[in-house]
This record gives sequence, structure tokens and C-alpha cells, in this order.
Amino acid sequence: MVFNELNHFDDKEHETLMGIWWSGVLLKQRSRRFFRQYPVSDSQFNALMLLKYADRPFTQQDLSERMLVDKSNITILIDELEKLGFVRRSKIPGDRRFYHLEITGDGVAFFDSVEQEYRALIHDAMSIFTPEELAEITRYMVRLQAGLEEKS
Amino acid sequence: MVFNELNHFDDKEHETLMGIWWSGVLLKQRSRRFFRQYPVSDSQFNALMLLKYADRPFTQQDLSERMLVDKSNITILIDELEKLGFVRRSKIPGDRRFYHLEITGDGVAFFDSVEQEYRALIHDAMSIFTPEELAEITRYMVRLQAGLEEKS
DNA sequence: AAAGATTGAGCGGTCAATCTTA
DNA sequence: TAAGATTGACCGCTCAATCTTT
Repeated sequence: MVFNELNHFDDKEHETLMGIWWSGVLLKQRSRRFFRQYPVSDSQFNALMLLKYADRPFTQQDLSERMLVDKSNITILIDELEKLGFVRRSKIPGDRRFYHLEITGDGVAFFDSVEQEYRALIHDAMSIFTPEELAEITRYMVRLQAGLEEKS
Repeated sequence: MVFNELNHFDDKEHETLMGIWWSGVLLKQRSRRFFRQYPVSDSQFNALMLLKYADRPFTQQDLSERMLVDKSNITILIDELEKLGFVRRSKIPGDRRFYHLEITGDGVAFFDSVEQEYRALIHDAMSIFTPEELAEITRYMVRLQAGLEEKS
């Protein structure tokens, strides 16, 4: 089932918007299902990835901006990852208002053990596009996001 | 903030996937905020639109497939719309297992009163693209969805 | 007052189990 | 038994309010 076979659109802007939104939902559903076999959710895995590849220590605020979710959400998410021993909240000497988040050795080990399979899943989904098409879609998405940012 | 300015990607497939997903989230957030001024959520409005433009009567199953959500979700959604008087569950003579969903006169009136403003919001978001670009993005999204369907 | 984090109410979603009717 | 709808447990998210520290 593809959105524009099921629904008739006279409004081309609307059709394109729904296509993007629907694709996002399908990708999210796939990702969520994939992670049901593991102790972390897709969101938590995404957080681990961001922390692993971060070029500087992240606060919970930083993480919430990069994950496009409210900061209150990060509290719960990190609680869970901390229980699993994959992430550590480390106090910052000199400013006790916040923490730096650090991925632990266990966290890295877990991430590494899943990364290849996860990337294979992504490549499987996106393999229908050529490198040029991938680059073009990315450019479109960047433009769209920049436009939305400007407006809100 | 744009996803690929914040995050470095060596993996182009991953970058494109994240771009689509992130765009979808931003569009959803905008839509949700827009509907806070109205008695229905963006999901409920979407349901009204599907019912209004349906070429045949929908069951709750039909609606769940077109909205990409579980059927259990539709129960609550329609309960709400029924309370507002915007939708009716009508018994089918001959098969009492299910209903047909019908948008009411009040539902149509409400939908019509919001439609123009809603479409303006969409056009505002998508106006950065030319008609050709819109068509091309739609084609990409259709291909992606068809590919995902095949695999799952 | 402002920044970062947390809490709690509420909503939309998934999923498994159940109910009713065919 | 199968189909459609419903229920309940649970999760991720938003948002407003609050707490602690600066």
C-alpha cells in the first residue's frame, strides 16, 4: 500500500507532504520492530549513537535538540540507559546544575554489536536509490527543514 | 537546525533516511501545534478528511490502514469524534460485526471551516519547492514505500 | 531571573488478549 | 474458525509546573 494509491490528491503540495510523513512513519515502524529483539528501543539506540559519535560531551538539552524531542523525555530515556549500564551521568565540577552524558564501555560494546545489523537494515531500505538520488533527496530534506525552521 | 548540520554522516543511506524521518517529525509537530486551537487533533482532522473524501463507506479497519495506525487506535479516535458529533457509526443491516463510519453535517461544516487555513499551512511549508520538485519528491517517496512494503 | 533537570497529567501509538457476530 | 471492534498494559511524546543551582 502506498499513500497516493490509496488516497486521491488534487493538492500536490499536500500529496508530497503526506508522502514524506508516511515514509517517515513506515521507517520508524520498521526500526521499532527491529529493536524489539534488543534491550533498547530505537530511540535509545539513536541516543547511544549520538553519544558515541559526539565530538564533545552532551548535556540532556543537547541530546533533546538532536533527537527532536522535549528535554523531559530525555530524563526517562537516560534513566533507562543508565539502568542498563550503557550511559553515565557525570557531574561537572564547578556547575552542579547539569551533567555530561557519557557512553560507557558496556554501552559502546552493545552499540558495536548491533551497529552492522542496523546499518544493513537501513541499507536494505534505501538500496533502491542510487547515490545521486540519495544525495538529491537529502538536499530536498535539508531545504525543507531549513524552510520550516525559518518559519517557526 | 538541520539534521545534517548537527550530525556528521559517513553513511549516505543513513543520512537520507534520517533526513526523511526528521522532516516527517517536524511536519507532524507543526500540524499538531496548529490544531491546538481547535477541538480536534491533527490525527482526528486527518480522519475527517479521509471520511469526507472517501469514495465508499469506511470501516474502522479501512481507516486504520489509511492512517497507518493500529485499529485499536481508531476506536478511541472515533469515540472522540462521535462525542463531538462529527462522525457517526452506522450499523450495517445484515452484518452486525462492524459499522460504516460517516461524517456528519456538523463534521463537514467543521472540516470546511478549517480546510482553507490548513491547506495554507501546508502550502506555506511546501512553497519552497517547484511543481516539478514536488512531483519528483513524491515519486521518490512512492518508490521508497513500495520497496518497504515488498520487504515486510 | 535564568539554565538545566525533573515530575505529572494527558495523548497517541503498539501489541496481545478478548468479545461479538458470521 | 475468522472478521471486526474493543480493552488494557505499556511506551514515547508534549506541555506546564516545579526544583536546584547559578
